[in-house]
Amino acid sequence: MNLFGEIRDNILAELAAMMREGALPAGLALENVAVEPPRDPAHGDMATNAAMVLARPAGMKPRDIAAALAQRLEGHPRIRSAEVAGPGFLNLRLAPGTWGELVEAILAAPEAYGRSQMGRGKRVNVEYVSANPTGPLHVGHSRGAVFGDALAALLEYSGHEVTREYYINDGGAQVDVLARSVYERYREALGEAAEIGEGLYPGDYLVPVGKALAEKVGARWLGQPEEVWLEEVRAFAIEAMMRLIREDLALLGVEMDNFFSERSLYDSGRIEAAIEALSEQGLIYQGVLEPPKGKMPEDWEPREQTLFRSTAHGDDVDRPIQKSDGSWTYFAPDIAYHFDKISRGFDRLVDVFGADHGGYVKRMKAAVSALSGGKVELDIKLIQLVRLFKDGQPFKMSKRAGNFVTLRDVVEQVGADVARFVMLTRKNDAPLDFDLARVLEQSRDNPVFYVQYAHARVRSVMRRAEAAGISPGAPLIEDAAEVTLARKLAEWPRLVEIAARGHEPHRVAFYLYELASDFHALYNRGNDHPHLRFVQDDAAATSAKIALPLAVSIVISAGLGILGVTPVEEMR
RNA sequence: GCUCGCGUAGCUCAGCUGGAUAGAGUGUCGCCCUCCGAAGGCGAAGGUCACAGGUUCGAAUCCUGUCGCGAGCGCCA
Repeated sequence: MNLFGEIRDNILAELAAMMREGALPAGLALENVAVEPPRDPAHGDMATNAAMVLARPAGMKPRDIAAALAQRLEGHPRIRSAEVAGPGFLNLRLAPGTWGELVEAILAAPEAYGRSQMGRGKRVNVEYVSANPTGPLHVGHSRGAVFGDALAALLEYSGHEVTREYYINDGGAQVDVLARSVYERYREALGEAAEIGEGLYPGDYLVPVGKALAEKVGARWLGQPEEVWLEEVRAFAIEAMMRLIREDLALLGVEMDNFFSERSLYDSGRIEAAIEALSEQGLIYQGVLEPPKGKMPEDWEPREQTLFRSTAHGDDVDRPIQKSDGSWTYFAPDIAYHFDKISRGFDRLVDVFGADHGGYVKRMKAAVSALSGGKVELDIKLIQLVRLFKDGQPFKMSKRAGNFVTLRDVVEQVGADVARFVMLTRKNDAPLDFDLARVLEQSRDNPVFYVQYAHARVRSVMRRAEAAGISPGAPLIEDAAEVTLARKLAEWPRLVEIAARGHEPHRVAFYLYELASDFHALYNRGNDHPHLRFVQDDAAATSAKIALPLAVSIVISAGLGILGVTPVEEMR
């Protein structure tokens, strides 16, 4: 049951009828007709801007359209009244029985409530984390991981077919550095002194990798030149790092559907094929780029390179895909990778990148636009930095990895549920201050606690009812606080669609906070007004009262499920 | 210099693809404990939505410019 969707359908049907009957000009576009919760509850249960949106194209006065629409809507069983307000709003009040029906519908099909068909038949690839396989994940990665994971869940919830994907950057120079670093640990494991020179990865996490390598191959690479061992050590090290990364992701409850290796693109002709696809469109050429405007790099000199004409698809300058020595830039395999995604038949791609990849957005979109003939939309979500604090003081820790706070550190301190929720209480493009102490406080300014507390309160009430042998019956929703709460429940399906459309999982977190707030308000009113308590003296009254909180817990559960947070049964 | 993002209450932030009197938390002040605990609830005060123009019935939201903060800016990934 999607009340906002249902009422909007009613309104669209009436508008269509008005067009048929000549009350409105035919052929008006209706996409912009919205049905929203009014900001001021005094304005009713729902409001539509239909008359104002249509006034101009129809050449009519908004209030006239609204009045005509109001008259037609008055007959609908779900609508108690429709009145024109302000410049042409139409404020709707729903029939009093609606809220009870809504709660009943939620209880009847808890899994279904809020799920949407908006993504039906749409295949989406969400790429996230994609950290270099050179070490454990750090805090910054964890925010991207949580965001991508919640977004994927949100898209699934709204009916999309989703693939969660990790792009392994195992093709560049950094994995050679990794191999050399592991080689030093390998020597160390065999009793020699490791020489972790400048530019190598110093982290302790490579010690066991070197040891495992020593156990596997023995001493045969000792004293050998790099050409002998580099390739095999690299493969060994990458595999070990990916195992480490998967473990880190598992700590956060993140599981990928697919790991895609950059290296697999090399020496397989796939990069060449992608570039060829661009070349066929005349988008590849040999040329010399203009120097960057303003700041001139000291060593800048004109250089002829193979370039991608990304400006033809909205970029600011064309981009190099080959270095001057003829080898690929990192952009080339990325083009091939996205070409691969397109060829796998996805309708939409989402890349979740760190904010330092901001300069990369336009060229990647240009590539996808060109390679898909404009058919596949690429959305790139940039994740801003996480600033860690503890009790208000900047937090630095380096026990595992040398110089950064790892994802594991954070999860060990606060737990996966808290980490996930907190990271989703901010828009992805806003920096996030994460205080390891504050997020464990049990107070209203800690949204994790507040939402969980609401859920625990409901569960407690339900346990109490169950102990008395009472199960939820036909809901009775009368009091203003009850109606407010039911109204908030009615917004859930609409919220899901808005959040999914905008790729904005943080909206779910904020919604849950609001829902919890309305619930706590009602709960507390029970202190002053015993008739509002969920558990009543007689069984019939209790049965009617507990339906609403149960519906609340169902929606909280569903919302937390999208965020990847486990709802708790009780507070500890 | 150019590109992108951000600028909303003292502080931390929402603001639903342009809507009605811009909302929460926190902090300050007042009131309220038999369901899960006051770890909560109710209320008051607190705003030039950075600034200046523009678009229109209507702008925090869209456009232009200015200022401020952050990130990025031809062989690095």
